[in-house]
Amino acid sequence: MESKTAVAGLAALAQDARLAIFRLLVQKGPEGLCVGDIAAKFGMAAATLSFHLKELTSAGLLVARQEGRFIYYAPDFEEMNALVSYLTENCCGGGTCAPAYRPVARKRKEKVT
Amino acid sequence: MESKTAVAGLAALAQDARLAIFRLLVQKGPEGLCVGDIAAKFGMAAATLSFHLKELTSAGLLVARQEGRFIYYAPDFEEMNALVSYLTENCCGGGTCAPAYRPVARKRKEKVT
DNA sequence: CCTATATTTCGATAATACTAGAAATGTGGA
DNA sequence: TCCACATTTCTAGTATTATCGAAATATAGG
Repeated sequence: MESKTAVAGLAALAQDARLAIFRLLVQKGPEGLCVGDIAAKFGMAAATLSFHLKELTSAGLLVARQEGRFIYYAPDFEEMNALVSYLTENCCGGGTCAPAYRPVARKRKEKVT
Repeated sequence: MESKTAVAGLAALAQDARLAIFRLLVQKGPEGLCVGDIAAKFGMAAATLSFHLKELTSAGLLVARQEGRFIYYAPDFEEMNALVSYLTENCCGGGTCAPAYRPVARKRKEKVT
């Protein structure tokens, strides 16, 4: 993943409403939820929700699928995986940071003598 | 980690200049770099760099330490780890997303080869 | 075709973020 | 103390983002 893509993904998630939306959809899994149901869950204006869904979708984190009159949004797990991988590889000191974290030198306070 | 903290961290990284700064500092490790060296690397105005460092620091992703007339910034790897963990746990469907994800290896001894 | 429902786009406004010059602060050395 | 240097804060201009009512578009069913 390129850094520009990563920035786009991070920006998409870096907002209360959008992070909440994305988390909800992750819980729902690949089937996702239709816009109306998401709106009901958060009680935001339809236009606002549509704006956020568009942000998440153009960042590649959501995929939309039409089903009758409804449009279902679901996470693109592969893209999210790529984003997390980017972070562990580029922002965590080469894997030393994340899950398999090695108890290396914790930062310690300067001793004032 | 709470979602508000996560949003702050994501927002801090969701910007070209800041992501670049953070990646550079991750490469440099716990020693970090002083502001002048970072400025030299990117050629941005001192005030602009200071603004970005403040953003990253108040999101908890950087720590500053004074050394003589210089101020060194280094990543807070623990905080970054917490952020990545938040994402894998809340935004990746509990492992559905990150295939290479190994469930919490607590305090594993480093094999010295 | 007409109507009801679902969702998006338009347009306007308010809020927040980015950039950088200039001034201020902090630090060490002469 | 005074100076030189490193960094931050102040201030302002510009740009981007968030919100939402209203209008437009799409879809299904009669």
